Amino acid sequence: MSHTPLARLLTLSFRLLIDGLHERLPERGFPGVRPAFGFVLLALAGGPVTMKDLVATLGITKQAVSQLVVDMVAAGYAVRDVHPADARSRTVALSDRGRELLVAVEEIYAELEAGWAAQIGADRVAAIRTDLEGVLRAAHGGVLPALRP
Amino acid sequence: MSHTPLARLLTLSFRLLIDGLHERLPERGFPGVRPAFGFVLLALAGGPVTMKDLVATLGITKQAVSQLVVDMVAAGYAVRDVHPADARSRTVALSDRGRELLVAVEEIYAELEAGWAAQIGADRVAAIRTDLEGVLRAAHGGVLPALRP
DNA sequence: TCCATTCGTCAAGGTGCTTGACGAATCGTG
DNA sequence: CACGATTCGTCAAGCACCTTGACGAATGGA
Repeated sequence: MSHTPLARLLTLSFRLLIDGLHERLPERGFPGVRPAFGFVLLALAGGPVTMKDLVATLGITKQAVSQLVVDMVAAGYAVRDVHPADARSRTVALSDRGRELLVAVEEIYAELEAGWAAQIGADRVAAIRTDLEGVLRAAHGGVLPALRP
Repeated sequence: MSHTPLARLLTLSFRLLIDGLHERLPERGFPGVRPAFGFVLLALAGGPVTMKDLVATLGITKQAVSQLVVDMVAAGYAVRDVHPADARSRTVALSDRGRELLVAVEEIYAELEAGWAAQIGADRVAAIRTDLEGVLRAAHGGVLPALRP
């Protein structure tokens, strides 16, 4: 009967993670990391990528991605170069500092998730992951973009 | 393993619900309903409330609440009056149209949730609800505000 | 060659929140 | 029963994050 809307639980949980992350990052020597950097960071984890690819991965407009990358470069976490084979294109990659940030982010996520597991059990956390993935895959095709459906 | 960040799954799921809701509302005769109205609507479901209470319930600044209420009144979904016993205070309530909207929102949420249940099972949906509630209660005291922790 | 397309950026706007500052009403203390 | 301190709400400005529109530069296909 708790009738708490699912949407409310989902945002609150999301915020719990994000706030926990951005509370710990400055403490560990990573100031100036804006929340929106997060998914870009993960999208760059696999190596250099073109803006075009980044746009497709993130699922937001190229203008938004462009601005995010500008800010991440300014903050020292990313590097942007002209594509060697196409002067229109740009390659975006993590800087050394960006890679350090990525490591820190993954550590913190792991810690937060461990906190959840301590509260409700690791199996439950895994179940949430599995179930939400199932819903999302069903709603789209595969698990689509990092931000926008 | 699947290593999909939990935060990503949570936002995507949230957006899936919210987008589904705001796609159906105009179709059912409720145009001009902004996403941010949602939680205010639910906060007003129990009857008239003062701005102060609304602020406490929503967990965002009084200025933000004030603006939201202005817009909801302008959209015809809420009514605001001077408090009978305290001229500084305001009471906010749903208009008739607001109550209709509330019914529609709850119907749509139920439909969307039923869709999830069809995909992953009603027990799984209930489990997600229970588990997330557990995490949130543990992190704060009770399940805190609708928006901000 | 040259026109259509692609890639990215500049500019402006909108939503949802924030902080700061304030006027009006009420309360608590002397 | 003042009167300073507090409370309630709003106005104004600003920031984060996203959008649409328009464009210059580079590429590629006929």
